[in-house]
Amino acid sequence: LVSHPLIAVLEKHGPLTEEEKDVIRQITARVVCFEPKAEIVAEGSVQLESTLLLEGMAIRHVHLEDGDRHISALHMPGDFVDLFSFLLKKMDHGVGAITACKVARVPHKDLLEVSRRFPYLTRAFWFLTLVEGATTRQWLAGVGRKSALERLAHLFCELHCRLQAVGLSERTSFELPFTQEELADAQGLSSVHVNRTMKEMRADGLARMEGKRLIIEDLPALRRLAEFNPAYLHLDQQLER
Amino acid sequence: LVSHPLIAVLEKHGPLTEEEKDVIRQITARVVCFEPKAEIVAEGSVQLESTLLLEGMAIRHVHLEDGDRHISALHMPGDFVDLFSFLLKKMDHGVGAITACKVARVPHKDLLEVSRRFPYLTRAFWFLTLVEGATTRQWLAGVGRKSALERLAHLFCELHCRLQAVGLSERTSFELPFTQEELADAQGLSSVHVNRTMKEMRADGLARMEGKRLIIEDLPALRRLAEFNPAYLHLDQQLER
DNA sequence: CGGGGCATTGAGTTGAGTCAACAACCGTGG
DNA sequence: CCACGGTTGTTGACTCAACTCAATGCCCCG
Repeated sequence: LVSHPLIAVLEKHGPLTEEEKDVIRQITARVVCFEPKAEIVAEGSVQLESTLLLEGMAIRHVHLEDGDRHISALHMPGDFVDLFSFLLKKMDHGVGAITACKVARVPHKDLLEVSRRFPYLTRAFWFLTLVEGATTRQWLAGVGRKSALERLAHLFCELHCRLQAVGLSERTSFELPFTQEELADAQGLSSVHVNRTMKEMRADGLARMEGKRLIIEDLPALRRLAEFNPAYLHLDQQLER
Repeated sequence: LVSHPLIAVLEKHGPLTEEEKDVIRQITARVVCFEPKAEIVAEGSVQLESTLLLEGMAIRHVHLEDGDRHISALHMPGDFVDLFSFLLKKMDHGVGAITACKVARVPHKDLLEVSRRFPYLTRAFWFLTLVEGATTRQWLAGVGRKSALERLAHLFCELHCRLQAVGLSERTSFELPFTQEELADAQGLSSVHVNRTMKEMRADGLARMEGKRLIIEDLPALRRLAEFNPAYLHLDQQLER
């Protein structure tokens, strides 16, 4: 059997029973594909299902009234990009595909059923939303209190860690399909300033782009600069049964 | 029987059974008091219980390596200030009392028991953490993309709504026990700039402080300026059984 | 080979920060 | 009852990180 991204993610936090794995396979059976730049979930829409990203990268974003955009999360395979819509229903943000994406659509009524019959899975899903919350808090502290260089360094460290956890990063480089404008909207910067900051990073021998790939030249220095501590990602936190 | 803040909050989202209310009363029975400025939960500590705020106001904050502080949430009675520690265990932020606070300490093993036996309560607690996540995203978008004036206006609108929901705000004023420095640390500003911005708000006839109370002079204008839409607080979202 | 995104760079502007002084307020203790 | 010291709020002067506008270069794809 082919490995399932969500099962893989959850098993990092504790073993699943065969029954639980079956349930996950069942509720994620309906797969949909999207072109790059397609809107996967529309801002403001009321959802009846949640979306699990299986392949590709996506962003969570809002458009402000003055035309500005803000990106509140970057997503990769294994991420349940709008799990919270199970309980919150109305999307306060939209989700857009960056690269070509394959997703599974999970009906909320299936999640409701799971939450009634599988307490451990419920806690595990809750846990996933909490990790995302912790990540948002990290971003908030960064945008509020750190320089552009530190923020970008932190973001790269975070992506490096998260991608590594799902087997999508080499030791010193990974696919980074975002434009400078997208990085800017994620970190509350202008695209011009992201550009200058990347130049500085290159000059300092920290990291540089090579096509759509980020090459990390000096990971320890990058982490030091960013004050990066991967604890908030809770990558190997074990959950109680 | 005296009303219970958590039961009151949860009943806004759907009725509870007598059994569920009893359980909530039981698990929140252990009450502790704190002086103003006391540390309720230490940053970096590993928790074995979660904290429900019963009376007073508190903040969630981190200290960065360079001595800066960042505040990621403001809390009021009825808030489960570190519910996420039930699953994440290690506190990425500390929680500090602003005014005198009364809290209930809820052992994680009780929450675990609840999550096994009361699926609806589990979803309700999960929901509370999701609303907090949505609030953090709002702050993130604000800090990243809005001016100091807009951010403060938004914060005041948010507090006004949330306090009103727990019966702690008048129509046009409410207790605001935070210092300008605390507001600054919450919004990624300097305390000097908060001061100047409050002056501007006063001059524009939007709002002003009177002692430790914020007087809102023109709520519609304040909301318009902030682009405030209370939907993200999900104050009257109903939950399915 | 031509056009549409992106990335890059320069020039000039500005919102917010820093530093520093001072004023107002408040609780405490003599 | 008032003098004192600590905390918070207020204001001015100066600085700077990041923004905006605008031009140009680059590269991929049809």
